[in-house]
Amino acid sequence: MRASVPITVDGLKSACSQCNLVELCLPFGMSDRELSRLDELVGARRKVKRQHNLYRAGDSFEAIYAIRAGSFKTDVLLEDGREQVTGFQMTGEILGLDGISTEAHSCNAVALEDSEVCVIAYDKLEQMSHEIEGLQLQFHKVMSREIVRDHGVMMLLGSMRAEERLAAFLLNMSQRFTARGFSPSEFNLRMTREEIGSYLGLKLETVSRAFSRFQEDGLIAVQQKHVHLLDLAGLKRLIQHQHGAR
Amino acid sequence: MRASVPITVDGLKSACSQCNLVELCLPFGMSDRELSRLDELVGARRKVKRQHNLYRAGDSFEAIYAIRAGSFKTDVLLEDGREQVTGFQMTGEILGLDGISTEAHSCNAVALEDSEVCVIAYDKLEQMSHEIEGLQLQFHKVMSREIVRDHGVMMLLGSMRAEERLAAFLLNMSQRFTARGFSPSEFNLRMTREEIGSYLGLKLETVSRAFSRFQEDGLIAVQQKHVHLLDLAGLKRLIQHQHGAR
DNA sequence: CACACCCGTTGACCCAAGTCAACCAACATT
DNA sequence: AATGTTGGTTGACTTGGGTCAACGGGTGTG
Repeated sequence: MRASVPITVDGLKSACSQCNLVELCLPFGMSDRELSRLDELVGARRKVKRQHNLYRAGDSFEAIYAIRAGSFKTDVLLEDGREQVTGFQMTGEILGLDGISTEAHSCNAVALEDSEVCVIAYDKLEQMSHEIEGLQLQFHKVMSREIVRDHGVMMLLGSMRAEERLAAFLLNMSQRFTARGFSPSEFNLRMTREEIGSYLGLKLETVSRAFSRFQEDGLIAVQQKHVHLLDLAGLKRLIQHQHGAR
Repeated sequence: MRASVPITVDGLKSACSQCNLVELCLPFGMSDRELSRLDELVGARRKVKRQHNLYRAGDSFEAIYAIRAGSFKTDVLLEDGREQVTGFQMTGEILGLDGISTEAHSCNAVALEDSEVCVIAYDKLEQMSHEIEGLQLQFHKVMSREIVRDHGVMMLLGSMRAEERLAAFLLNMSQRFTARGFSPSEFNLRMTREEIGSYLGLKLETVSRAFSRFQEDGLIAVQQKHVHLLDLAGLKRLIQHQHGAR
């Protein structure tokens, strides 16, 4: 059992207008004037320690969260204990959108490392969306992007083979690290093989074997959580031409 | 190859205030005054014939659609031709939310039977959301519900066995037919075994076999697309206790 | 800084679902 | 009513990924 939520709300005002994550986060595409108004919206920051929950399924929904530092996973649990990881989130990405529909969260959000989020009270967001032109549109785009992402995961889970899934996962990570100014080809994963497996609908052994296979084939170099993508094009080819198929 | 979009926009004004689908659709929870304002929003209806596309991946995004009659599937295609059905939609449900993020649709929407939708111009919706209190919230809830639904599908695809997936699918259909005033236990499916299979990440033969198995076990009676659920509780049990597992 | 414990890797074996094929029932077309 | 076509069922066989088990290397905690 994991320890329960040790919330640390420090009073620090988070200013979107000062934040270097603007192009990745909710304020994307907004004017300077709009941006300064947005600073009112983001109430406080909250630190979440590794392995601790930002929220849990069933928690009443009050706010959405923008990741300022660190990373998270979201998962849903079945009564019999089976876990499905529904996503991994990095800086600038928004957590908690699932809660709007029923006013309670429907999944768990767990920090993969010591992390910090900006708390955006939902009622304030609603209100401010009426006032700030670009905010409403941008918020809709964030939600829509999540829907599109989810469809991609369905494609992955429903129609791809184990190695294709892992290749798609690695390319997706690469792309997101790149967008954050990191190397497209070398990074440290924050999640375990088991979590990757849960996300990809595979067992951890299968994930591990696929990593080894990619290494044998010269596509990547892995050591534990450190991944070096040696042949981006090769990985992409893997996804498109369903090789084993006739 | 399917024939291309034969659009039939008839000038008929669709009045939300008159529509019997309000409790299932976008206007849910709005006051009478708000509702009458909403009538301006819904421009026209559009008929879509069976097997025809309401929109295609890549089409520029202009509007979302509320299903007035009939049903649809949405799917995404991989370069190599693999199809993943991402959802089946019934009356009152909203199509096209995927298009907001990039201003182009990212999936295909195909009518499973001759159908009719209400066309809701997105720019008008944006504008009117600023004015009508309840509309913005309701729209956010619709999007959020879609995200939650997608997470459920991921659970299904990532963590369930073939028979569990089909049981979950049948129970979901039952629940949605019930919400529309139809029998919870007897209905006609509008999609083929292959489409069900694609949605559930299974081959059509596996779907067919699972149907037969359920029939042998007295859980359902099937004949072609007609399904009679004989033991709702039994089907639910199937999902929860991952029987084969240790 | 030592010692668990967790995480990752690998091998041997197994089984659920996929593949291939044959056949039949509906339904649409003429 | 005849015929072609599509959709569904079932059987025999194959296989990709799951299961079980053993082991070794990291790393975070006391």
